[in-house]
Amino acid sequence: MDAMTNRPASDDPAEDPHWLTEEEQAAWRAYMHATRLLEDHLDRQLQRDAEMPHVYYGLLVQLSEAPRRRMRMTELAQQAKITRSRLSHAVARLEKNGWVRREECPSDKRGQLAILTDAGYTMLSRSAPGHVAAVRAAVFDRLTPEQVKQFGEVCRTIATGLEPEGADLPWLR
Amino acid sequence: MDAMTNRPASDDPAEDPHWLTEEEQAAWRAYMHATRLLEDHLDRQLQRDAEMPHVYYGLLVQLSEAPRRRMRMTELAQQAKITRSRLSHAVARLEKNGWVRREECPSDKRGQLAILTDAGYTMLSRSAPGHVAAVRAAVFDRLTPEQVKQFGEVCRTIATGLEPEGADLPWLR
DNA sequence: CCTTGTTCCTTGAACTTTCAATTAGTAAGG
DNA sequence: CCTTACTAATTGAAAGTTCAAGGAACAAGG
Repeated sequence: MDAMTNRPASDDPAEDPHWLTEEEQAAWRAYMHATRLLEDHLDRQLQRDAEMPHVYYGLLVQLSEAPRRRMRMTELAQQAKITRSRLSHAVARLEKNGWVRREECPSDKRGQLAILTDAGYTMLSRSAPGHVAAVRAAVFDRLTPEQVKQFGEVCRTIATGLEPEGADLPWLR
Repeated sequence: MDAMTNRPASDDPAEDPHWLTEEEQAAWRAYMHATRLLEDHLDRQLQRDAEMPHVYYGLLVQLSEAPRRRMRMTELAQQAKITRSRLSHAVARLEKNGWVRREECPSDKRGQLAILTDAGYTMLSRSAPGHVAAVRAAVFDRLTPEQVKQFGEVCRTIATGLEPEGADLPWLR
């Protein structure tokens, strides 16, 4: 939550550790609210319509766009910005649901391929329109084209700055 | 994850359920990446420096800003945009850590007050500068003042649109 | 080959969040 | 009072995530 507002009483301008301006605080607070509410909203929408959380759905989408609807585990984790551990658990569940299956990687015997099944693809096709509509209603239908552009630009900047960082994200450094 | 890109092969312009434009897709993808990476980043930063996840930290901040550093549970949940259930669990843990304590509400015996302890306040004071610095480095130092303004505006729009909605968020509707 | 170091992925335990009750207190009508 | 309806907050179990550890395969050098 707007963790920035926390300026512990000391309004001494001398030892100021560079707090946020009014404008920045407001933006940060709004960002926190928006992300929290949006994530919840989409999670519910997908839980209802596709019986899975948003992250899992995103994995299926990524697979559906990959060359032969298959991807190496690590690559999938990278693109989805999640840890490999999390992906392992997630794929395990998606496998149970029948949307994904695994296969050994021919070229590297350590490797695993996550593959979107036909059932998974069908399910995606059915739930995609509803999901797009939800995103549209919550975000893009409320923004001007100009704002969409600005928003994208800001998010790209933030994401880029964070890329080469992280703890268990060992594919980086 | 960029769940939108999922356009199941049908490029038939006739039954188009209103997909996203290129620009929108790009923005959405960037948003997903940014939020995921940022949340992870801040979670780690706070786990390291304050030994608690970002959401919990936010709760303490909210309390620190409240009138007598105390707030009704429901009000806190509302402002933090989380469910009351989640808050119950969270406060339970924060209590164990000694940062928060509870007190009965004088006016409504059903009610509980969550109160930031002195220990909690001290801890906040110590970790706030580091946290602000992290947010600054990840977000605001990378944006122009103009972008901060735009970003805030967009987030406010999204958050506002999502406010009167939700399932177990019974304080709404 | 054998050793050493690294990469790919999985696993189990600890912790957090969600979901569906459940308890206790308030409020209004009769 | 008593009933009914609603609100505040908690609880326990299930689902999801993180963290630290571990096994198996590759890669380079001796």
